[in-house]
Amino acid sequence: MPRTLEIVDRQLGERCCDINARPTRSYAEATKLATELEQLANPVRLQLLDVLTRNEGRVCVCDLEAAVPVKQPTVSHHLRLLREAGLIESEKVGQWVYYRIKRDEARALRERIQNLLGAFA
Amino acid sequence: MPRTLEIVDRQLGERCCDINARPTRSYAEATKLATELEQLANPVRLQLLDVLTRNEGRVCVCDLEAAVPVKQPTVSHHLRLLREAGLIESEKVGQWVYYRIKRDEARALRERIQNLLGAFA
DNA sequence: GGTATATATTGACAACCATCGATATACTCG
DNA sequence: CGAGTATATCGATGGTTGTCAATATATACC
Repeated sequence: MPRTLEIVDRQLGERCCDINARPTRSYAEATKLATELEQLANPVRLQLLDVLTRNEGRVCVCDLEAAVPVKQPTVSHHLRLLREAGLIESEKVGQWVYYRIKRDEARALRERIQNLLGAFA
Repeated sequence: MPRTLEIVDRQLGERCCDINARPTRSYAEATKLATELEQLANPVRLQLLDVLTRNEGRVCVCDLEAAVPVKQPTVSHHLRLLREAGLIESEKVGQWVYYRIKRDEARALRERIQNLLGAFA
């Protein structure tokens, strides 16, 4: 229930801080959400997720490499971050490694972020 | 329209990369979205937005200071980032500065991010 | 003017992040 | 085994970010 302040009515010299506003989320919760946003907040990772989402099944690293404008070690680095975030998984087949998106995890993350965004707007 | 790869049918020694997967978003678009996610991806900024969203009208800096576990210069720093991102605005009244959320901008940002998230999950 | 308060800015520092060349590891084929 | 390929890891580097003490700026009141 938002309140509207009546600032003009306040006497000069009073304290301004009369609403005692507190966040509804603890700092720990805010930190967790911020971490999840950071996991997405990189153009290479967004493009990798884009490709993996649109290619049902498995995509090999060399395809992913071709899809983004950075070199192979950097692709490996971002794939590792996404794997550690639980958003993708990999499987080795012969000399290749195929990645695939974990749809359930991705959907759950999307929903957490959408919840967050719903809180302000 | 996602495709399922038939990896088991491929002869060993063939190239793995036969799908020529391309992202649907340009690197520039991905960068823009990543930037917007980064603007949110910080616990202090999330808490500040939380308070500002829940207090219709204006909230003074000292209230915001009380709501987050960092010192005054750091609060000022994050308020500046949010202001530069176009998500909040401020107004000086006497010796105090009141901040308020820009609901239209916040809603537009939310919608852009939700569009993005819809793309994978 | 002088003192007090609210907020912003500056400057320094540590931590973190993205990138890449070089190298390591693991696999395939001959 | 040796040569070639795919991917991961290491190590270095440059850039960015978060934080705070100190200081500056603006305002209010006496």
